[in-house]
Amino acid sequence: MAQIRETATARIMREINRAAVLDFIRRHSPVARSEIAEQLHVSLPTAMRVVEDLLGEELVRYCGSSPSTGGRPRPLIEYNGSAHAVIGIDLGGSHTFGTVADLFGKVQCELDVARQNGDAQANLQSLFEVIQQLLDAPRPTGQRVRGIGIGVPGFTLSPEGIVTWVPSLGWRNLPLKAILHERFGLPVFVENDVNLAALGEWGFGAGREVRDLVCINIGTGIGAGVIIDGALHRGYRQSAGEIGYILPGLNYLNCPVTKYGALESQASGLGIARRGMQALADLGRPVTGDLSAEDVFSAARSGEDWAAAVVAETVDYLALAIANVTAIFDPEVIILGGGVAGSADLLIDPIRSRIRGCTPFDPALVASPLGQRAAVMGAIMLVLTGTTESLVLRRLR
Amino acid sequence: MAQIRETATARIMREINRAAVLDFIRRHSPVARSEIAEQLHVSLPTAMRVVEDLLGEELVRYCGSSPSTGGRPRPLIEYNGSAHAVIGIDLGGSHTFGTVADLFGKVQCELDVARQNGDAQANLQSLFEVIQQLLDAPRPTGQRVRGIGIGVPGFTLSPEGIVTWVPSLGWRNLPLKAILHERFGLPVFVENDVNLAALGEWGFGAGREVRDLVCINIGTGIGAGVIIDGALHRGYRQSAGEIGYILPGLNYLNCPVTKYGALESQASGLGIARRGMQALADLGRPVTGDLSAEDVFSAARSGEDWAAAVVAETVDYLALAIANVTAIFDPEVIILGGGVAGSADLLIDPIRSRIRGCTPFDPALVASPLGQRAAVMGAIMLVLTGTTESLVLRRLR
DNA sequence: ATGCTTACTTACAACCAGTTAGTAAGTAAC
DNA sequence: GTTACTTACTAACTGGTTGTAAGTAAGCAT
Repeated sequence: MAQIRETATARIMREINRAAVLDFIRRHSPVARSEIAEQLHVSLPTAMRVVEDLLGEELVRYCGSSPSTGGRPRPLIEYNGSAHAVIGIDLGGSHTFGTVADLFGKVQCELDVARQNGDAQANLQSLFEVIQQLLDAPRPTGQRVRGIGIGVPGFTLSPEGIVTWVPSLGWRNLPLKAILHERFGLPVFVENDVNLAALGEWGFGAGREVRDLVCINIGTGIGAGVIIDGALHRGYRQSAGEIGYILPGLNYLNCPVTKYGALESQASGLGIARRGMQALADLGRPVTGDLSAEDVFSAARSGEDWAAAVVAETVDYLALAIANVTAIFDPEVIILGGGVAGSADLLIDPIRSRIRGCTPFDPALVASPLGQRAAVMGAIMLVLTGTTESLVLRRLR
Repeated sequence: MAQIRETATARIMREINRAAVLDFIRRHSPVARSEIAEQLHVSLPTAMRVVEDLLGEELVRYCGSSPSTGGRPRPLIEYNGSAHAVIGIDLGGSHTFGTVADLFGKVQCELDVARQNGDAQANLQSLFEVIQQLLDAPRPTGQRVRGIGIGVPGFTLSPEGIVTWVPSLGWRNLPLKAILHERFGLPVFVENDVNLAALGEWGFGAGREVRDLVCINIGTGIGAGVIIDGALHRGYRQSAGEIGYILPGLNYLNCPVTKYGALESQASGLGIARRGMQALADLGRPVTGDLSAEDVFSAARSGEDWAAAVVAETVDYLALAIANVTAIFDPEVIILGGGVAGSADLLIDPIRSRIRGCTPFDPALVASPLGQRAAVMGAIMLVLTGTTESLVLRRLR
């Protein structure tokens, strides 16, 4: 016997309106308060009161006036992103990428440390060190750190901040939020790295003006973050967006997956590299040592046939996955990110033309403008929205 | 410059709480008010006030008391579904299925009329007649009709009640809601039939205790309704859940679809029939006249090899689709409905075993308990929730 | 009857959004 | 420079909501 629909209180109502106003200012600043009231369909006093609060928190500030249109000119309000900093960490498979950025998403300090994955404790220790280093970096005077956002390549219980399982780091049921909060005394938010990248794209990247999006991340594996109504959709078992497990053909049905899903065994960075090596071996040119997906793409760029064929196959796999996402979900935009998306120029257009006509509507497919920084930008969004009640009002249409 | 996040007012807050309380009573009646307050985390006076309203609308009523636990016994409140009726219409490809049901989902009058599809105007006229017949059917004394819900096999703009495009009926940009409201003077709700079936399953069928579900409908074509947080997810272009367009293999990439999507050209009722006829032809036993999907299933039941093979193929296609839905959405439950789901006994278990191990988690797959009535049950949910503000409060987790 | 337990009622406080009327701060015309 | 006008903002108030807390009612046990 549990509730299915949520209930509301006056405080929640205020939080909802606060979030709406802040989000609006962030996306449209500088902007006048009367404009906010009009666009968000709230009364002017309400807009005034909320902005007053935000001014108090220094999340927004005055910035001059708009020229008069015949009457008293409107003071403009702008997002005061530079007054606050966020520590954003993206724990990749072999690297830890950390930044200090302000709430505009402007990166003030960047750290990319290779990590020889040790045991769980050693990896945690190395995370401590990275965070400490970032905290020690010089900041503009008066700028305060508002929180720490961490993206991990694995499963998390997000509001609780517990890392359920991250194979590459050896973390199982690690209460990371509590540990870091204890140590650094700051608000901490823990989230799956792919979800975090999706949030980043929604806040700062290709999904800024959008309610729903899917952000596909192609790196060692393949995963996607799903955003609905400006908030993550995590799924019943926290595994929505696990598109690496899409089956690209009936023949994949009887192969229980071990470590990697069917799609990602073919189209991920690892899959591309593997098929590249196979292609070379078939030509009687076996590779000694390692071949990377990057190598395959650059060989394709310089016109080598075997590589072009591997890329074409990759395009097929991704086109199928994107067509399926479109058919099932119909998001406003689909964003291609992750390491392999660095070669988006070789992928996007071919994928588009492969899909054309196969789905009711052609998907809006774009390459991630944020690239490697998507996840740390997501950390900013987490900190920004995470300080408020975690509720979203959804209008049905 | 548009808003992305919605704003709230006191009235909306009340509507949200009203909907939550009504939904709770509907699912758990009879129930005491103090229990409602406790379970929904609202104060007792709030629960009292909301229930008072609902009593006034006769949506709930008193029904005795629970035995005392030492103090004053609790009067129990129950859902008063039998006091109100809803006209639910499912406009199928060749039949119009209409019901009068009460808010419990108890069908009081059922009408299934074959329709020789004429022009748009004739089809509309025939709809008028069905509705009038249903309205004229005898009802329990005091029972009032609260609204009309219509499911159409095509695209709709739901809140506006405009039918964008329904090929089988020849309707294009038809303001059905306005037309029916004008004629019958009742609240009217228009929705895609598959979405309506999903709502029905959520309210009365296999998705009663669930926040997220996908309801797959296999009939002439294949489509799915997607429910997130107890409300339909329609997608940016109103085409979420169009899983008939899922690509079941790379070889489908270069075939622009005409009328049917790739998956549904194979696994829908029509696709099954077509493959059945092909199988027989290959055996040198060409069919004169028509073969239906039903025929294929019954042949499979009586042990004919060709039919078993066709069914096995169908299982493969559906298993792939369901695996992909699971990977992308991770719904709490996936429901198989529509005409072909009448043969769910031949499908569900084989699909389950084909998927096993291919996705991070095995999907919870069930056959529709509502069958043909799913859509008209959805009409009830539309009328029930449609009288309130169309907003849902979504808690993030 | 008395006391106890539980359910409910009432009154009130706190909070929030909307309305309305008034004030402030500009521009434009004369 | 004065006046009229326009626009932006403020303040006070209304209406609606939830929550708290104290008091009342209803049944049960002794």
